[in-house]
Amino acid sequence: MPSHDLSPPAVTRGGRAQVLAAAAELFTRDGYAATTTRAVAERAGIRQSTLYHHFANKDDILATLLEGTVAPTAAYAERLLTTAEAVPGARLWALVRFNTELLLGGLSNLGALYQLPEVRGERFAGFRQTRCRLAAAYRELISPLQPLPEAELRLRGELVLGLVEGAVAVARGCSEQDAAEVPAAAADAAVRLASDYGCPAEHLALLRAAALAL
Amino acid sequence: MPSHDLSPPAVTRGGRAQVLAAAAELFTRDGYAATTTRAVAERAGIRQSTLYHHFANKDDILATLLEGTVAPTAAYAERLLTTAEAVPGARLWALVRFNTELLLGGLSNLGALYQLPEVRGERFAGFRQTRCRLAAAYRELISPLQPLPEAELRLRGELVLGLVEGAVAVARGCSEQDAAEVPAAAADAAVRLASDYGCPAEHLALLRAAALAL
DNA sequence: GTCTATACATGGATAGAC
DNA sequence: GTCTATCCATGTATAGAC
Repeated sequence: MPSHDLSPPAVTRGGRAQVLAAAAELFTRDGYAATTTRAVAERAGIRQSTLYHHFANKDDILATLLEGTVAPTAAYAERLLTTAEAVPGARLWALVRFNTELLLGGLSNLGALYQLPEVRGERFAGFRQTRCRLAAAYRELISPLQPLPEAELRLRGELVLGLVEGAVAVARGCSEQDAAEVPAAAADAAVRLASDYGCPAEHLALLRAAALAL
Repeated sequence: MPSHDLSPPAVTRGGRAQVLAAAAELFTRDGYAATTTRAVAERAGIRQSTLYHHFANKDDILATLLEGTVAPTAAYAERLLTTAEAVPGARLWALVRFNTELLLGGLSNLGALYQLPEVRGERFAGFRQTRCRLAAAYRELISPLQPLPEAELRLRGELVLGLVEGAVAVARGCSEQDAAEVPAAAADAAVRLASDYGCPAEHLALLRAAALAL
């Protein structure tokens, strides 16, 4: 096998990636339970039974999808934790923006699937664990903005996570150019949510600039 | 029919109310699609086919449930709109608290079902309309706190609505006494989310008192 | 790795007696 | 208004040829 296989990965028909893209779109549009494996296969350009050469079962597709969205965000979050910030809140702002944009950038709001009852299953343990790490990172970014007892910090962290998913849902329902402003707006909102002292417009400008410089 | 029918409504077995209670619990715990009509019937103490004497179909049960949760909140919201408030934000605080408590008080987080794909169907038009009224009320309560262009006001309104659902989800996952504090905490968070200038602890005390006096 | 064909379980809904 | 019985569509997953 000496030579240069320079041909592109050729993600055109029936590959894993096609299946995932199809599933992402349909799961979020029609719901997980309501989406049939036939529909996923059809959109991926293959037959239903062929799905099972790429994935063990339907849950396996969903789990792969979820892990794929949360893992990059958790990785980014943990990188942020080792970074100094010039303006307080800049890292939180950056993370929320990143998170929202990732969710919005995929052609589907996979964030909305986080709360599915199926996700309590065994196959999703890895996903849940990664999401916990992300939640912990959020708490660590909120904490310096607003000293808080354990329980309240936990609540605020979860609310910020929920905010991201909510924002993505809103973005889906509005025009393209309005949607483009949602990630930054969500990040603004997260900072307000985190701190008791809000974030007036003049401080926001500083914050955004600092975040983008990260 | 002269006399005093003082016997209680006798909601014991198989009534509509039983079915609704059973469905609420199962839909939110296991998901709508994953809950079978058989399971609902069993928990309500009747046979599966008997469900169809009370409801036209499965969607009909869900729609009834959703209308039942959003309607009281919308009514309360519209009553609030005609009320003056001593402290800015008191009405918003009161509404979020009411909304969260209602959702939390039912044995199930029906709020989490709002985003179900099935809810796009025809049968749910009434529910969606009521929810729009509620969203409009939220915007009217946010607007005086924070003058905002149309699009941003809309976003903030939706984020507050999402916040309520998120808070309820969190409350389900924690101890009873922690959960008891969630409605007020969610209301606090909503005020922070609404305004650019936050809400420090000392103002919060005023706000809570004013809201409770409504 | 993709296909055809099909097994097999599940679940919503209906018929009709009591 | 509740039951028993059942229909029938749907949908996941498997078997096995190419």
